[in-house]
Amino acid sequence: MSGAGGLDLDMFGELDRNAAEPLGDRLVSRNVADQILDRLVTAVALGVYVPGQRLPAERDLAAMLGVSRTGVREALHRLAEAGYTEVRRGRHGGSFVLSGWGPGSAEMVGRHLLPNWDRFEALFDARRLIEPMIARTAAERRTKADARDIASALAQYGEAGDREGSRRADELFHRAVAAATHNPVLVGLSTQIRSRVSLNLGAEPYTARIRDKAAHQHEQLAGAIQARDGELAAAIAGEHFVLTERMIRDLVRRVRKEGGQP
Amino acid sequence: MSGAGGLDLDMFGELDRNAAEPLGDRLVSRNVADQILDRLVTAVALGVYVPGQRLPAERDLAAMLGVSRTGVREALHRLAEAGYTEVRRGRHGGSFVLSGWGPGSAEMVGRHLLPNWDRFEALFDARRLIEPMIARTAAERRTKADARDIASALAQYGEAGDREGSRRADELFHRAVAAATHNPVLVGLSTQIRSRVSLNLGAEPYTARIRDKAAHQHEQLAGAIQARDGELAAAIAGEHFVLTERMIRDLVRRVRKEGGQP
DNA sequence: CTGCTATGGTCATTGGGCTAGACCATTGAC
DNA sequence: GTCAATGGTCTAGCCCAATGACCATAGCAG
Repeated sequence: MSGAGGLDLDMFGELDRNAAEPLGDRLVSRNVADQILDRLVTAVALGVYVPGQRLPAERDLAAMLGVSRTGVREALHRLAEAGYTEVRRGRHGGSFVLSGWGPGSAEMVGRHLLPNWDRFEALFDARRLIEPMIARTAAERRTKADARDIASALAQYGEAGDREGSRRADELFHRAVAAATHNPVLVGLSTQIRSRVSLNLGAEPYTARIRDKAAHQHEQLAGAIQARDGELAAAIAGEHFVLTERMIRDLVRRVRKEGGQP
Repeated sequence: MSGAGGLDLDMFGELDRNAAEPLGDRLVSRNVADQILDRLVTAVALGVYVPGQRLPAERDLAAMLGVSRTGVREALHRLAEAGYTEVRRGRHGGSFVLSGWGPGSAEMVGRHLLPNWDRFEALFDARRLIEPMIARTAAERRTKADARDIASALAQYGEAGDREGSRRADELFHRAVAAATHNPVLVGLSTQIRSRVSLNLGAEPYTARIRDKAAHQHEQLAGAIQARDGELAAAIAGEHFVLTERMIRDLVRRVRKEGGQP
């Protein structure tokens, strides 16, 4: 979208554009509102804004994004209609992230996951391959500062009590790991993979047991990176993402059974 | 840009968007002409259209891309102004790819490579990590049909006599390898990495000796994939991309010396 | 209770970018 | 010489989005 330099693993972006045609599909002009909505959903999905939190005011968002209030309004309303947020008026009003918009409800799964499930398969598969590589590279290249950042993120994960805090800490941790590769392309790739996996999904399924297991894996991963053990880091990262992937698969299977979707 | 499902490793796209800010930079609405130009440059850079070849007619391009002729015209003109093509009028006219727009001239290097050289560094680095992973995966997953495709691409590489033919065959070969992973995300990622590396550069430096070496590596890589030897395939792919990367580095170093750029 | 203020809600106007289509100009093939 | 395919140009119109003003609402401070 922009003109900076990156890597867009947009789940509904342009993956298969170059894959087949010489010049790709027809151009589809993306609405301003679409783009804003995409960013908002991503931000919410990544836990930048947690349930109960207020998004920036319409006028502020418009200024931040260099866009008119009109577009921001439409995006915010679509966000609310999609069930992510609730809009309150009056002083100290605004768009507030709703709790329980996650995968808890079968509705979200049936609406976003079951269609283009094959895309998610491909995405999971790619993540299973890419993230270990990033972990290995991080272990090989990490500096002392990187190790500190990772340890700090790990500590925040430990302190986080609730689900939202965990999600934020999770994002922080994995971002710190990716940052240790000192390669902005990889950082962007990792971020986008994570955001796309949680996108349209809210968050990965969450139970206390899973949280503990993930926390344990995070510690192991941090330790491997600390020890500059690339192979170990890759192995742990592989396990870690297989774990979360399996959770999502289980969730989808349950919903499929209940909902009766073929 | 589109709405399909992918991965955009745009060299000047949105790599560092998610990397820092909560909601990213300001939205920059991309011109229709910009987007078309981007695709055209990519296509030319990838060798979809080789020097001397004619691009589709304006009206055809407009129809193909689902866009008005106006936008296509602007993009084609910018493409010509940038020195990639030449526009001829009259019957059997059109936009013709110029020869010698590649990295042969120091002008292209100084104009595109030296600025944001650090971005290229990151891109090379990412490629060196990602492509071997793709090669390994391809070796592990390839079917008989994949093996046939790869062998066929290899044969075309052998038949290709000139530089342009080699470039096309190279693209074909690496695409066939990526396709053997059976993961559209990886195919798109690989394609984009390759296109971005050759983008703004035209092609990777080319000499007969280099061509032979690359051809030899292609054969080795195809053999490893044939034998389902993932580790070997990864190692060969690593060597291969290090080779081409070093060539580009040498080129830039030469131009730097001559041009006197710091 | 009474303002004040920050926020969303709405509207009319304006401008720009893009589309659609017609028509002209040019050139090579036959 | 004729014709057809192509680029070159122009115009009318549409739709999106920006702009800016104003209204409605709700909490907070006094």
